[in-house]
Amino acid sequence: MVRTTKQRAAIAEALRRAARPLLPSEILSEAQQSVPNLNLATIYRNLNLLIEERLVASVHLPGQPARFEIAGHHHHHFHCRQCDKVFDIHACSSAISQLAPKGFAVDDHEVILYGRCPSCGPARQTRAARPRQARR
Amino acid sequence: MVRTTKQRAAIAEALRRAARPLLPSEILSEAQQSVPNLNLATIYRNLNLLIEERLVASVHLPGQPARFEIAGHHHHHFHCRQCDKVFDIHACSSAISQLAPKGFAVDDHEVILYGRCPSCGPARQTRAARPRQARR
DNA sequence: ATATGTGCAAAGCATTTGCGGAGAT
DNA sequence: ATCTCCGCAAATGCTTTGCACATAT
Repeated sequence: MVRTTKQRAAIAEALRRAARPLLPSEILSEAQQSVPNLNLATIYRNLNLLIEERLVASVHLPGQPARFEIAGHHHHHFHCRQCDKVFDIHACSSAISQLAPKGFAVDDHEVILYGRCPSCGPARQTRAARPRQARR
Repeated sequence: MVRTTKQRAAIAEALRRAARPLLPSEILSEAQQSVPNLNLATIYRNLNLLIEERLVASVHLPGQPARFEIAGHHHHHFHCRQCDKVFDIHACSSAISQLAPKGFAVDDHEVILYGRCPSCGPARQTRAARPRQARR
């Protein structure tokens, strides 16, 4: 039986407060304000629990560690190449599932948009070399 | 200056022969047939080189290690939940980039479809618990 | 000849797990 | 009292890196 612990509450609270998907390390520093000696392993364990309960969803971006957010309705993500933040896109074209050739049964899909977010503004063409995605 | 080595040739050859994105380990066993004591580190180093030259593209699927394929025209991927293989989808709706709210400048996008591939057939509803994506 | 590439082993990161003790029911 | 959960440290899996030697130019 699943118990209520202050750790789990703090983790869910951190996610609820955030307007965007968070890294485990971000959840850690956020939640540590209410549970000081909270551990990363506990974060991961609870994230997996919350995901199984479908309360939380994981957001995977190419070449990046997983982020996590409160599960809501179906939506997609926008990844800003400049500031590296991830934003929710609350729009979805149902035509997407029809891209598969016949014979393929599609039950879900995922869309990631890349570009620059409003606060990073339009791309400047006068840049020596665009800062490519950081290696880990 | 970039040199031509039999290792690099074997790696590119393995990718060229494959009709789908390959795991580094798959490239290894494939390429080891022409270069027996080929090393995984060499695979990774060359993949990164080939990616910089835009000859190879990496394919990242949520919760899975990266796969690699010969870079071609813009396309997307289908991930079979049953056999875990990844297939190329040579179709794309240009409407996708329009999903972003205004203020967001989209320069690229990625689409992943999930479901069952032709050889795995349609989902059976009489299954105790669907075999969820294997943990690593 | 010299710079680049390779193999091997070790290091790095993100994530998971074993274990003994703490806390929720 | 019992069973779940936590913190810590160690383990794991993928990927990168340091180093000494090999090889393409």
